[in-house]
Amino acid sequence: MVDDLIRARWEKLTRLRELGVEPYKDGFSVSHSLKAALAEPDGTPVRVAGRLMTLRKFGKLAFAHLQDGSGQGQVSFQADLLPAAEMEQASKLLDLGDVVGIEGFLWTTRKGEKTVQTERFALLSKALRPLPEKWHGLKDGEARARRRYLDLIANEATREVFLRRSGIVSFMRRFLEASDFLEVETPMLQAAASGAAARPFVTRHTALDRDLFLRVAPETYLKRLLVGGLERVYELGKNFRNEGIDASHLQEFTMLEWYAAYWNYRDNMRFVQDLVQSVVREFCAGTQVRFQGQLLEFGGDWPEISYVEAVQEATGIDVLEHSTRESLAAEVQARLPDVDAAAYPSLPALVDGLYKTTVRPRLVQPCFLTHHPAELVPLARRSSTDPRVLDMFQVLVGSWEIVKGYSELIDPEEQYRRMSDQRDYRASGDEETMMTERDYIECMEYGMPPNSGVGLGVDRLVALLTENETLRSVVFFPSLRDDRREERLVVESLAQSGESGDEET
RNA sequence: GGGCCGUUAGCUCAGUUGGCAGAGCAGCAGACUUUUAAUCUGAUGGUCGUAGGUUCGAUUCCUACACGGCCCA
Repeated sequence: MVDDLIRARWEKLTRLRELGVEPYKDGFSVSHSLKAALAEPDGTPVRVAGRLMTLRKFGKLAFAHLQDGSGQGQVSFQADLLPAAEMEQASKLLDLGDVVGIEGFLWTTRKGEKTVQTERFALLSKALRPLPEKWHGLKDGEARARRRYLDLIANEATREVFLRRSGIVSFMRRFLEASDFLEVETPMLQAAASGAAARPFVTRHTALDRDLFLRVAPETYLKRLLVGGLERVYELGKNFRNEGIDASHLQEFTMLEWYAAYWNYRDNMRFVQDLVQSVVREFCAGTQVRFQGQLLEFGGDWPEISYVEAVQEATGIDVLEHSTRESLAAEVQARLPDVDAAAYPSLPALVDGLYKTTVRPRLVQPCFLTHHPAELVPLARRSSTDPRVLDMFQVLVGSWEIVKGYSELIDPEEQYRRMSDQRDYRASGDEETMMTERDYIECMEYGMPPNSGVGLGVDRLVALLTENETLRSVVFFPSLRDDRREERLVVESLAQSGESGDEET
């Protein structure tokens, strides 16, 4: 059965067609955005277009608000200024949600509101489904994520989040380009899931008759470009990790990575701090951001915290004293009976698990976490002063890792050994490991310049700077389970109910 | 994977200690030339997430499942 609301709209559509009005036009010549139009003096002729959001009818007079990309603005219809047929259409056949084009002139109402007085109007696109409620908007989180377009129509705050997201991305591009970084694109379909310890998505390349992996990171391809002589490159794009979903993890997420030849991790720490502080200055009032009930201070030099020392402080365990999973697991069992060491299948998984459960929740204010144990990241350079740790840093904000960077490992022989270790961890059951990439090591054998690279989680940064507590809220269309609602299309319902366009009255 | 919470009209939400299902907005019919959450009159609109069970009777209680959320691993 066709819903009454939809049937009423369908009948109007049918009536319009009977009157010779095409309800789905091919375009409309717009002279002003609503915002620009309403800034013009009274009497100015304008052509505006937008979605009908409100309609207040007074017999021979009507007021409406249209919404376009610039915001909302009032338009009016008066019987004595419009052709009779168009006044009839405006008052009888329009529905909230319809997209209309209006030709008219500016005037100011008695209440002082700038308004476009309609002289001619055209229905540009008929809406068959009703919009969310005009006052409360669309609140249901699932509906907002599944039908983001309705969220964008109904909730101004949602539009602002995504406009800010686009602004931040654009700003970071300009920032990198001002420092002579070249934007590049590298494969999302990769022969080996490399560049991060993560479980990949697998897909099938039919023409090449082989399996490929959706990239978990662009890292090794960007460093191949450094070998090729492109000294500063960046890539902004999606990565895919086939792992758990929560407030700070999406399986498809946006990463900004850059690499600079001849920089080390210290150079990148300065650069990252400058970049993030510049973004905060540009998009937030001042240097502070409110996030999960806390005030985060991005200004000044961020403190540096040693990974190993922080874990030792929190647990009493010096992870560098252990070279095997079994040895570390024994000490964890003895000191931290609450931690289930057996749940972590490899040495790096156990070290990382200790850090995530005991240290990371405490790292709220922006800080650098540095010098991670060497087995955690196979692509990072060991520290010259202590080869048990890496010349590496992460930026943590609100207990979220938003940046990871290091001096890159450029020694092919050591790279081979380190990748082999990953294979061993995988053999012991750790599914979040990096695959060996012989191509990449071959490339390193030609000589890779010393360099440092950084990956910045764009979704996380945007969530922080828009005061959203989950990444889902800053991604237009997050992945969800199948929608089990038996929602029929309007066009199918009408067909099955025996409706046709010429039996209406 | 485990625990808890939620799912009622197109939207936002009430409600039923188990007994005819409620409001506002939207929609429908009508009035109205200065409204802006317009107003007024009238008539509408529901498989109470899905499937079972208990019961004279289930939207309400029980079980399973689906989807979503939060917390834990």
